[in-house]
Amino acid sequence: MTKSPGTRAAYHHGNLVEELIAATIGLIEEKGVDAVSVREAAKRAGVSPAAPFRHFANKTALMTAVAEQAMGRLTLSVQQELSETGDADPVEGLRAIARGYLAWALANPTHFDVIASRTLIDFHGSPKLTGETEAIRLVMLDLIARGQASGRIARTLAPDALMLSARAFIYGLCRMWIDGHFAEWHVDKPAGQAMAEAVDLFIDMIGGRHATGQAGA
Amino acid sequence: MTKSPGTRAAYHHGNLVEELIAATIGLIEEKGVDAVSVREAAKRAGVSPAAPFRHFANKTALMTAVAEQAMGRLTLSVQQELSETGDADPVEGLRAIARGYLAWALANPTHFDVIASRTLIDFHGSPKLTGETEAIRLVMLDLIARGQASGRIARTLAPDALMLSARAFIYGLCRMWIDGHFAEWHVDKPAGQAMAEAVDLFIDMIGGRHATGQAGA
DNA sequence: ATCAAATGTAAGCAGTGATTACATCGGAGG
DNA sequence: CCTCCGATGTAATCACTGCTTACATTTGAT
Repeated sequence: MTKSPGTRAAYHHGNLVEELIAATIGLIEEKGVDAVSVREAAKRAGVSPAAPFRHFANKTALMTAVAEQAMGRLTLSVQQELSETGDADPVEGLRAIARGYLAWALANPTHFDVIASRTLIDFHGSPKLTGETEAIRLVMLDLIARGQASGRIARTLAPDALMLSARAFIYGLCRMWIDGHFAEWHVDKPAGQAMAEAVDLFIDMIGGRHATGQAGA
Repeated sequence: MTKSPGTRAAYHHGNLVEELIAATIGLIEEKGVDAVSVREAAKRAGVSPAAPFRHFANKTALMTAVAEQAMGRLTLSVQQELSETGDADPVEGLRAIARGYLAWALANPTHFDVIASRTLIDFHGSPKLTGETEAIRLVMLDLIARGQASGRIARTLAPDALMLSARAFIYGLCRMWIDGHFAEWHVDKPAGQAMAEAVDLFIDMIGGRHATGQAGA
């Protein structure tokens, strides 16, 4: 059973931490987030069931590490979309954020699930997770403020309510997708397209692009 | 150990089904939806760990039964709010639905969690769950159609995209609350109030109440 | 009263997160 | 070079989970 000398790291693994995270990600991708078990991750890393607990206090800590990695890629996706658009027009900046967020969630549903969870991970205990969330929030607040200063966004919209609405909208859209709620709502076109249209509609509403002849009532 | 005769139903319980559902609800309310176990529900009903499986094929079936009960109350809340408002103004009808939905979710977060889950319950296998969801969807579609026919809602808004947006918005709002995402978004006022304001802002946007001077671009 | 179906129990399986006591390795000080 | 200690791994075990099988009891229709 013992590996021959020369084979790397027979007893001491070397970088179990990284390999456990990788194993967990693979597990999530294959069997879903609920099927993750510390034991299985350990087995995949070729290590005893108790070994992971040397590096992660509990399952939550392991999942939090996975979430931190994923969050890095999420913010990257958002920032990339934002830098491609430029932020000359604040409304288009908000649209870019929504698109980057949505695109990433669509491409990485299981990772999104992990990040969004508050039972699987210790979100508030992770400076990385709280920090990057706060960063996006501040960018959005700035865009809203600039949009209202320039008259591009109606000044009658309370910034904090607008903020919460936007956040709820995009989060709801992604969660509907990940939670599998689309079947019930008869989205006949490809989900990605339907979602993109919903995003555009919502952003356009913020941009005041839809008149009723009764505006300002 | 054996109950004296006269005490109701020593061996055969009588209505274990109802009591198991009740026990499960109690369990959810006390320790959260993740802490539910069939064994514990059985214990609370004063029955052996295997007994529940006579009435529910598996844990999912038990949770689905709980969801069906909860869904009944959710649609009731929506319909009640809707009937109080009347549906003379379609936009106000949509607002009423949003309010009824939100109010129920705020008052019954754990039940909402169960209904919204697609891993805990078998949503698509339950005619009651799919049926009541579809019913609400049809009411909303009708309100949108009437709103656009009367010019109360901008005809430039694609009905299906508007539908999806509204659904995503309200669902996202509720899930943010239930998933505990509010702390991260610095909602300084009571959450219920902030959510109500977000709902009003969103509905007002649908009603075209916010001019920018650039509308119709 | 009988007997089959409905409904309960007892025992046990495999898998889970987590803890404890012990084994082994690797690197710093003598 | 060697020793020793802390870091890292293992083995064994606990309480708990969903679920199954074999068996016991009760009930209601005939």
